[in-house]
Amino acid sequence: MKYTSQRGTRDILPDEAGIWQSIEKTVRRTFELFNYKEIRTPIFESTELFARSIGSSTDIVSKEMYTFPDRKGRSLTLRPEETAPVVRAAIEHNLILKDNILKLFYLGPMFRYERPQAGRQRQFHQAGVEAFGSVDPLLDVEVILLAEQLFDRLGLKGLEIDVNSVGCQKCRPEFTTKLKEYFKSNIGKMCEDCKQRLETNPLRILDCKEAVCQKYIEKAPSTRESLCPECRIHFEKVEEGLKQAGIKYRVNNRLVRGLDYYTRTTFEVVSRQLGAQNAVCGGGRYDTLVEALGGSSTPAIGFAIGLERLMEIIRSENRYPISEKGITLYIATLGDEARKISFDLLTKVRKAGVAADMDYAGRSLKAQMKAADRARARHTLIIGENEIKNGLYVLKDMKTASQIEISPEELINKLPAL
RNA sequence: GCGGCCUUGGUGUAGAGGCAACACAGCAGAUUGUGGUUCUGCUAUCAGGGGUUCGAUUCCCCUAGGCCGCCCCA
Repeated sequence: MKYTSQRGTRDILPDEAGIWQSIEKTVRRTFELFNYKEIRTPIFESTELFARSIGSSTDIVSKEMYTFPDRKGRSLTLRPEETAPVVRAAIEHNLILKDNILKLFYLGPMFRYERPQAGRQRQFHQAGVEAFGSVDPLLDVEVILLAEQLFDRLGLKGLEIDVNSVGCQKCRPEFTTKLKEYFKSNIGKMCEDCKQRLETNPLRILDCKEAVCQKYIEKAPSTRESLCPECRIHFEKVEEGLKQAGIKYRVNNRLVRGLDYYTRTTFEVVSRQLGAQNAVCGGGRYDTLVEALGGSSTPAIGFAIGLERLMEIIRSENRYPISEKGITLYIATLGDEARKISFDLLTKVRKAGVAADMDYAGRSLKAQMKAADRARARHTLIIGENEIKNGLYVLKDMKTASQIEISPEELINKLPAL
């Protein structure tokens, strides 16, 4: 085949599109239930926006972005995530008002240049929320609760929620220094990745799965003990709120997210049904990002859900809702005269808001009946020479196979009842 | 960026160094104008390129793609 979809991208075919629509509907409805409003931003932004917000040493920015110069030589990037564009838009259009809470949600494709594998594509879809303007721990709880409820509404069971705090601008640098000092003496014996991480992102060492590194990680200072009083209190209140809301969660001190902008609360929803890429949802607080991107100092929190991964869980649970949308009327014709009449009638039927179709291939009646069946038509109208002569067409109920004679006027009148 | 496995009609598979088989789907037909059952027929340069060989779809190499893992993330 000469032309195929590009590596890591896939077509959503008609059979699957219905499932996407129904999931998108549930996602929108749930977000709106929590008073979040939709925002749609362009699919590409200036490269700098992502480099500044996500962090230039992160994997996303250093090796996974679809970056290209446009015809005027500007460096553009296909969005690898949506928090930065939403923040940019909120600042640009003055959506963030003093002493006001702004709640936004989005849904759409994201792009990362990675090697495809289970649960990972180069173009994938995310749905997420961003809430601006409050440091209230209860808002952290709401956001986590929103994610939990969404999964619940989608009927997903057995998901696990991991929560952690990565501290703030005050305590995180201290913690990082502490970590660096702790690992310094043993780093020679640890894995190559960790040697790198010691310089670029020491926090990530805590997340390493290498056995050689594990024994050193175990005794490493934990994020929790290193939080400043404000961050510790914030985290305690988040936990309190989660318990009160009846959310089952797990404190995971090794949960360190790969984007630089996170502060304090971070969380992840993981599924055992997925392969190595088991996070369906990831998010956290980012109290310094708005200011860093040129807005007034505004705290914020959000999350993103991977829709393909979500779909994968639904598939693994065999809960794929099969949409069986059929049409109401199929018109089968015999002869040119009948085809002309049929086309006019078809137009009238559709104008009346009834889904209908006819044959355009000049096929036999038998073949047309087959087509009607495949289109899951509830009724088939047969127009042939006899019918034209009598002015009465044959209307067949495809389920009961019973037929009646009907005039075109009667048919139009009866349409709503079909 | 690194590693492993894989790549046969529209789909799912079988096959073997020398006529590519089966199922399903699709289309056409089984005496006059009726679908979902049955029967018959039709539909593949075996991912692309190169090599070994009298001969390769089958063996070897390269490329591309898929799947899975590492890294990382949704």
